[in-house]
Amino acid sequence: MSCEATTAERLRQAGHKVTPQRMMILTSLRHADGHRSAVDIFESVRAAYAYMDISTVYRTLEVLKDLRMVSETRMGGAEATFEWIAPERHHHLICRKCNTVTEIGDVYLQQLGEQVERAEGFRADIDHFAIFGLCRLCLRRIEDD
Amino acid sequence: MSCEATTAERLRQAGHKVTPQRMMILTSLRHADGHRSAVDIFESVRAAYAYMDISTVYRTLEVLKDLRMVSETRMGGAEATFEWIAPERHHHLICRKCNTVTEIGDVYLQQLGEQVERAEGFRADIDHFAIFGLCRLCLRRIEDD
DNA sequence: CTAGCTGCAAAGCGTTTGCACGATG
DNA sequence: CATCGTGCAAACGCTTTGCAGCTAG
Repeated sequence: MSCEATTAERLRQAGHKVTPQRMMILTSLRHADGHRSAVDIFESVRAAYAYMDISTVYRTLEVLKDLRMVSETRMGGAEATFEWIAPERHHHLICRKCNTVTEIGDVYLQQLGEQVERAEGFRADIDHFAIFGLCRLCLRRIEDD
Repeated sequence: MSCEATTAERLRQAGHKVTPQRMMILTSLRHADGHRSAVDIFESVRAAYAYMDISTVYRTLEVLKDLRMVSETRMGGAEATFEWIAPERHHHLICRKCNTVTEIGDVYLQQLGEQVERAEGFRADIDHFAIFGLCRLCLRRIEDD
């Protein structure tokens, strides 16, 4: 079964309709490696289907978020980024000085999620974390002053 | 030395001018317990000084952020919230279903920050973290289905 | 004095909403 | 055929910017 058929089934089971627009948005996200803004998705889909509307993108992303098929992350700034939730989780270190983004694995965050769930009964969405701070280079530059 | 005088000194040392507007914004934030949006701050200051402008608030917050005197957090949604950086750090668990905000201490996050710095040389801003997920009640409600 | 800050006004941006038409199940 | 989703257009809220006058150092 292709991944498209699987996701269509998940939509249907949750009581949502499977429309061509949704499948296009979904495929675009599924096959993109990494984060994409709503506008990115909109433009990539509109290349194939000229009548696609940005509001449809947002409404579809809302549905996919509820079904935990897509994660939403704010990488700083106003715009949200979306990503297909893959089995191998990863997270980001974002430098607030130079805006460099470094990817890190799940080891540290997994532990955090478990601790918080044990202590507070809160299940953290640790699919995708954005951690702000200072990267190695900017840190050195500041400490040299 | 009052906290106002201390912060004024920090501004001056960093090469910024100390203006009445900045002091009002700063005092408003300093004496507020918890997060405030830029608009909150704007309104509280404008109650005392009618000509205060929202753009001045944003520009001042930018300066205070650079000096690490104020933290900026996105609690979900479009609007950013700002908080005076206090010695006792705390963080937030935000339920994506019911939007309830629970405060947690620094124990878990401190560890995370240390690990990331050791492994990646990245110094995380762990003054103020927002963790999204499902709270105890919403979790139970979902698992009962 | 002069670099930097302010208030004002306007625009910018990402996102959301109301509505009538169209498609899905 | 009823419900849900779509495209369009317009509005929304938060934030940023250009500019001329003012103020702190």
